[in-house]
Amino acid sequence: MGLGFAILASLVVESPCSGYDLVKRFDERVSCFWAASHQQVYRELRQLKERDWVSCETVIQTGRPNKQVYCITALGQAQLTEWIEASSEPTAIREELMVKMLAGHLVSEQKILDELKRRYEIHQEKLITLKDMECKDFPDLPHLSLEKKFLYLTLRRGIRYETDWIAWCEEAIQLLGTN
Amino acid sequence: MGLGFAILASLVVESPCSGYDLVKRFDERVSCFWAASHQQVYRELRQLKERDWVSCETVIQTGRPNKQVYCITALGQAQLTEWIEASSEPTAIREELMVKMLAGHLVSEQKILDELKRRYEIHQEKLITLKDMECKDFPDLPHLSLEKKFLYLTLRRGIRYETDWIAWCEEAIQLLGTN
DNA sequence: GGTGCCATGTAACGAGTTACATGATTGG
DNA sequence: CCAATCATGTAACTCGTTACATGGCACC
Repeated sequence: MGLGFAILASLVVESPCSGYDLVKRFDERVSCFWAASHQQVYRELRQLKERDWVSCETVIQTGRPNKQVYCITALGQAQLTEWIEASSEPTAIREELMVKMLAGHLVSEQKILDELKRRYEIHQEKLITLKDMECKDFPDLPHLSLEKKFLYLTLRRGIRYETDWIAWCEEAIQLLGTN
Repeated sequence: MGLGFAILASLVVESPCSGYDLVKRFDERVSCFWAASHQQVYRELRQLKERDWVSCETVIQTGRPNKQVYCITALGQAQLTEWIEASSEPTAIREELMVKMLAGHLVSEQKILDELKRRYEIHQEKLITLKDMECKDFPDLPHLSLEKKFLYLTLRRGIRYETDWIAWCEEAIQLLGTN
């Protein structure tokens, strides 16, 4: 139900919206800690609806397809609250690149170095977009509402995560580069 | 096939071993970037066997159950090498705690702070065991073999990851604690 | 006599990925 | 005219989790 709760949380903090909008939100804001494909989101919405944790209304549109607008129910919010109050264990990490490093001596060192540089670039770019969001969305740090503080902290987590990856890439490139 | 390749990598860098041993290895060394349950490992071994990426021999033991000792085949090693040479995207993160933070205002601030302190402790403990491994297994940093360098870097990734979490927890506790 | 380690599995279910599928509108 | 955006889904498959299952040996 992880994704289910992520959807509920998104419906609570932002306005009711369609599956399509949820996918976009996830791509933009949530994806740094919970990514989801549109197929997953639609399936999850169906299940949430069956449990009456969300309600849904069809909005007729002209010039574009109709949409189903979802809204969290009182039951859904109660379930979400209960879930938040329970404690959660750290997520198991699944890092393909680390598995590759384990047996890195099987391929040429240059290939590994190239891959590390590629990863370095990817995390740099991601970091830039996150830092942009930090500047734009949280210009006045000392005076944040509680809701905003929580949002800010999730962004900080993302920023730290990317920064950390960049630092590791540098360390790795340096260690492997100097024989 | 992520887990499959992780198993192959483990069979390459360490000696051939049983499913049971693999599970232990994963718990001890690999789990900081790829966790796996024994059920998963046994199922994956069966599939690797079917593809002839590993071979297996029954070792008769006295006083304890017999075991199946698995060994990577030439085909398996070729597949592993090919996989390592391909580039890999950053893993999608799935952080339950961040989802909870998103809608954190639904529960009492004290509950969130308690949870953050709990997480802080967990990552502290994990960090200590990783740092111990760093001291014990890599005492002579400047003179590591290539294989050891790679192993060291995966450990560094784990150490950084835990350190980063700790720093974020501190930041979060500070921001939420001071109203 | 109970706990924990060694050693291996099956079965059912839940979650995530990949591929396929449709169809209108807007902007270059 | 082509690509992108809006909008929603189904189907098949793989991967991960939870529960169930067995059975001997060593140690306290």
